[in-house]
Amino acid sequence: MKDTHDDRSFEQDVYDVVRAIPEGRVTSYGAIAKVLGAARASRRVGWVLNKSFGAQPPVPAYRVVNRLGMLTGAIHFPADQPMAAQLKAEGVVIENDTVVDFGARFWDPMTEL
DNA sequence: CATCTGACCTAGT
DNA sequence: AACTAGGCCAGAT
Repeated sequence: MKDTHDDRSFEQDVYDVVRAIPEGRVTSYGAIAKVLGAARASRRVGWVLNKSFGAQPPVPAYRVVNRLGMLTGAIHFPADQPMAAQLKAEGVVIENDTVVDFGARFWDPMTEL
């Protein structure tokens, strides 16, 4: 018996947190990793999100940016649904691949969830 | 099969 | 305060 408990849980957990992000708000990989209890596993979060495109229900991965508010993951988004465009559609101002007023737009899953 | 890379972050020097 | 190194874990070469 293969116990795939950890990977499975982590994956589902990331999806759950990302789906909990309100419209017009953004969060960071580190914040997600931290709320999951793996503050240094932020890389894994990115890997999971990369797989999240085919997930059901859809995961708003475009609301996740790095700690500096930069859209580092934009390059991995499909051309039909650019990261910046979706954020702008929710009222988030993007300039030079960076979220403007990131401090106010930041949504901390650990504090607010 | 060994090595490196990658949607990053924290901690130590 | 700036820089280096380490961590996390799976996929790709």
